[in-house]
Amino acid sequence: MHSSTDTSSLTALIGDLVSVNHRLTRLAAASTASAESPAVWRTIAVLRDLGPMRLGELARVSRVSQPTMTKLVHTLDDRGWIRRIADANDARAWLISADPSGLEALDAWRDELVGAMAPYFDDLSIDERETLARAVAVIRTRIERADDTARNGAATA
Amino acid sequence: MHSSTDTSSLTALIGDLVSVNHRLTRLAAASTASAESPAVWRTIAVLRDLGPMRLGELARVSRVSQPTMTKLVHTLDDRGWIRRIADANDARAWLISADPSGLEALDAWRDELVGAMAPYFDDLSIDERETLARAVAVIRTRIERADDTARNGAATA
DNA sequence: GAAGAATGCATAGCCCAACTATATAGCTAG
DNA sequence: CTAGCTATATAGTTGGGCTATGCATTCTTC
Repeated sequence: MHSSTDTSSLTALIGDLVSVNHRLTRLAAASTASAESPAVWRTIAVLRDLGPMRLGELARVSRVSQPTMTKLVHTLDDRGWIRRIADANDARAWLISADPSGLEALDAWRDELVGAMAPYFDDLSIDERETLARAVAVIRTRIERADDTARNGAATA
Repeated sequence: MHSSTDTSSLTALIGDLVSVNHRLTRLAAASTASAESPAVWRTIAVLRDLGPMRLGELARVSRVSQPTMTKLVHTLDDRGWIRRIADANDARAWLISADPSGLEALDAWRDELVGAMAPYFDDLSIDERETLARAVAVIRTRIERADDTARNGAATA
C-alpha cells in the first residue's frame, strides 16, 4: 500500500481519495439536521473567499452549470444571504455578493457540523492532525488550479 | 497554526476538511461523463469491502435511509451488478451481494475517473503522496468507527 | 450606426438521490 | 393465535444537477 511512485499507486491513491471523500460526505450529511443543502454553503463560502463576482463566474468556480447557479442564487436571495448588485458596466449582469447574514449562517452551520463530527475526530494525535491539515492544503492547491482553468471558461479538461 | 491541541484548531480543521471535500466532490463529478451516479459506486464498493449483507444494514452502513437503499439496489439489480440472495432464515430479507460484473463496472468507472483527475495530481511529490495516503487512512479509520456504530442500529451520535 | 454574432442570465423541463410516512409481509412472544 | 416487532417496498415530496432554449444586452464589423 505504500510503494508510492509508480502510476498504479497514483491510480489507487486517487481512487481511495475519491472513495473516502464520498463516505465522508455521507457522514457529514447524516451528521447535521440542517435543512439547507451543502450547495448553498459551498456557494456562500466561495463568495466569502473570492469576493463578489458575476453569476456565471460563480457557476464556473463552483463547477456547476449556469442554470444551477441561477437556482442556487435564487434560494440564497430568498433567505437574504446574498445581495445582487447591478453591474454598472453591463446591464445584463449582476455582481453577487455575500450578505453578512449569509456569512453568519455559514458560521452557524459550520459550528453545528463540526460539533456533530468532532466526536469522530477528537482523539486525533498531533501528528494525525498535521497530516490532515497538510492533505487539505495539498488538495486545495490542486482544486484551485483546476478552478482557475474553469474560471477562464475552459471546458472540463 | 500548530498550537494543535486546543478545540478551535480542531474546529478549523474539520471545517476545512469538509469544505475541501465538497469541492473535490464537484471536481470529480465534473470530471467524468459517466451516466451512473456516485451512490451506485459507493454501494458496490461497500459490498466489495464488507461482503454480502442485508438491505437494511447496507443502508445504515452507507448512511442513507432504507427506502433510498431499496431504490439503489433496484437500480443495481436492473444493471445486473448485484445479486439478491434469499435469506434462508428469514423470508422477509435478502442478502445483497456484489456481482462480478458490478465489480468490473466499478473498476472501469474508477479508471475513467482517475484518468480524468490524474492531470490535477500527477505532479505530486513523493512526500505529498504519502501525506495524502496517510490522510486517507486516518479518515477511513474514523469513518469505519462511525460505520460500526451505525451498523448496530445506533442513531447519528 | 445598424445588423448580426456573441454574451449573460432566466425559464422550462427533465432525472435522480435523498428524505418522511406508511403499507405489507414475515417472524416471535406470550 | 394474536400482538407486536422487524425487514423491505411503495408513495409522495424536495432539491441539486443537467440540457435546451429564450431574451435582453453588448460587441463587432462594415
